[in-house]
Amino acid sequence: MTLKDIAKASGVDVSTVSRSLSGSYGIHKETRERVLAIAAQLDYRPNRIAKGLATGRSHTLALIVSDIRNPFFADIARGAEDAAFGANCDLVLCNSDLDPQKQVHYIQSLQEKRVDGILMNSVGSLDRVQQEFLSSTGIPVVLLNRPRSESNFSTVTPDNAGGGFMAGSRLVELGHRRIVHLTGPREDSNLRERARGFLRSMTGREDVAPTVLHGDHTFAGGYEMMQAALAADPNITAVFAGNDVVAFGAVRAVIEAGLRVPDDISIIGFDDVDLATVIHPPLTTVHQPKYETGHIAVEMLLTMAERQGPPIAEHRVLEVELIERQSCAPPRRPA
Amino acid sequence: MTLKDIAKASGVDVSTVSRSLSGSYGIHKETRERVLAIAAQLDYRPNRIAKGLATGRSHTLALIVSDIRNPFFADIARGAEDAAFGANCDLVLCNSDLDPQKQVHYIQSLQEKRVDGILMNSVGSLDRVQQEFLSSTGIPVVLLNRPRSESNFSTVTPDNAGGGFMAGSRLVELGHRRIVHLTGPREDSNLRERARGFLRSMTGREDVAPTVLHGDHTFAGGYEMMQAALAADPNITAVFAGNDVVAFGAVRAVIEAGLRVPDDISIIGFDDVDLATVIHPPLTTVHQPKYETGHIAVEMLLTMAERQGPPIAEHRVLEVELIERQSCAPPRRPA
DNA sequence: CTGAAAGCGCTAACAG
DNA sequence: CTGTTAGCGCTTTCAG
Repeated sequence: MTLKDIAKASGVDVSTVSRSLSGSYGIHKETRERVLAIAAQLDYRPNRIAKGLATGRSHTLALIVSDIRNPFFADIARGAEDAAFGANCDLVLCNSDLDPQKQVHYIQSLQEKRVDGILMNSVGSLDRVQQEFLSSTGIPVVLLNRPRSESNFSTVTPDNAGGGFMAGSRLVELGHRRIVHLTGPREDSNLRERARGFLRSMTGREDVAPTVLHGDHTFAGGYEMMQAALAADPNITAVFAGNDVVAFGAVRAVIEAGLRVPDDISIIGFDDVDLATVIHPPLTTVHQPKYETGHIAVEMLLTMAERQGPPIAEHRVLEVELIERQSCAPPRRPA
Repeated sequence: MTLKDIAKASGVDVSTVSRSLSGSYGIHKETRERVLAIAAQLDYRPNRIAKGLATGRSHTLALIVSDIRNPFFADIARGAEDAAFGANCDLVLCNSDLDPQKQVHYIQSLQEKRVDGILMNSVGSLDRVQQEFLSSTGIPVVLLNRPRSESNFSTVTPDNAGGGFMAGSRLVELGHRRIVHLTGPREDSNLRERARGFLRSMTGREDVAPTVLHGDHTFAGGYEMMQAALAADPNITAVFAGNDVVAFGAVRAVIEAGLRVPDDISIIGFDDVDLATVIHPPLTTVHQPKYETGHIAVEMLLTMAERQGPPIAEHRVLEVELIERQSCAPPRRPA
């Protein structure tokens, strides 16, 4: 079932059919209606790949995340896909594990497919030439964190520093003095900002002793960092985890150490993933709008794709909010 | 940068270039190497959409799930994407919310894109004509559960009945006698089988009183069903949830009722999602190989796509396994 | 308002 | 072994 078939069936030229279907101007109303009727009757389905060849636009976007099993990215993906669906685009899913090789492979493959835009969680693991390559493809790119070097990629990020500040302030306010921040790799700009905000919330307070630990930004990493923190200073009373999953690992370590949350140790997370309400105790955390992030990112991609010419980098920062649940309390032991 | 460019640059015809690049037979080694060199130097990237038009294969697969935020589907998606990546295909992600309209929309759109295959969690919400339509597209389809009416769709499912049987047996073995099964809609064949296996594990035992409750197959649903179960019979000592998320909801309800897991109520889930180890107490559950399911499903899709002619439905059933953690114990109160 | 014709970039017979 | 010739299905000038 092609344009040609329906042209034949309706006794006009394919170009007329094409115009009728695409609703262009300059077609006699009657002709169009007849053509449309026949197309419907024949149950015509346009071949989008042929259309793509002719127009140069694929109406396809890509999402490259480290791992879709990370609930944070699943939320992003859902927001992104909904926005893409709304714009009649489809979204191809890529899991990079932050492996530079895979990332480059994906980018090439996506370029060969002429995708209209790429939403990526990070280019942190790409070296200069790889970033250069991505940039040279001319494909619109939106990142979920700020790359270290200046680039023309757009970004949409949560207010990391603000969130870190909220978390730190709250802990201090509750009376905590020995506070540890469990975070991930120093290269991650989101995490760097969270740590910065956290520390800023207690500058000038000489009675507060913050320390920051770096480790794997995972459940296991949180577990291990928490054990290390407890070993290094048994008197800590509060922890701010770089994200919720790390917080969960910390909770586990605290419980296994025979202590309780929040009675002995207060814990605060970041992200506000679904699980945060499911675990015990429900986790106090800094909420960031994950779904909206994905949604907004593809909207940006779409407008970038519309506009011709070199992409103009745009940076959106989304507000965060402290969600008080039950993993924080005043310290029991004197600081 | 097209075939033509590199043909010009190397002084041969585009067809020769095409053959060189695709490694077909019948090309002088020297010519090929020269062409390859020039292509590499010019940093040539084939246009996969043009190739698709010419060959009729898009090297694209689709995954339609109700919601990628459901960790179960995220696991499936990861397995599917890895398999697709290995076969040099890409995977487009669709979230249907099980809305028939959206599903049909996706299917049409995917057909227009000439995807090579579709992996869908269910056609349960599609009516007869919609299923007929999907089937008539000729696109290979693999489902994650058995459709009620006979069809030529392939399936890959866990051994639901076997899993239900394991769960029921274990509970009985521990000494439980008043056991309730919390499950979802009757239309879901996976759930129906789980219930069947569960009940079969206690047939003939007149001292055991199983009851089954239907509700939303979600956290909230589990929570509500558990409350209802407790209200209906305060003497129940064990529950088998249709999946882990429902089990989590049940745990919450139990705790809020002032009871403890597993001391007062034993709970067993199904799926073995990551969270199962994170919550407290770690959940005893029936493990099903989610990642493998996704992986196998796309392998099936790929082989179906290879073969010409009408698709032959194939049905794979994957083994499950009871994972003992800490949410089950013998009943404390006499049965 | 509509038809004819060229072309998007690549593959695939079919001749040489 | 390699060039010629047709398309794949659709869009888009350019005439008429």
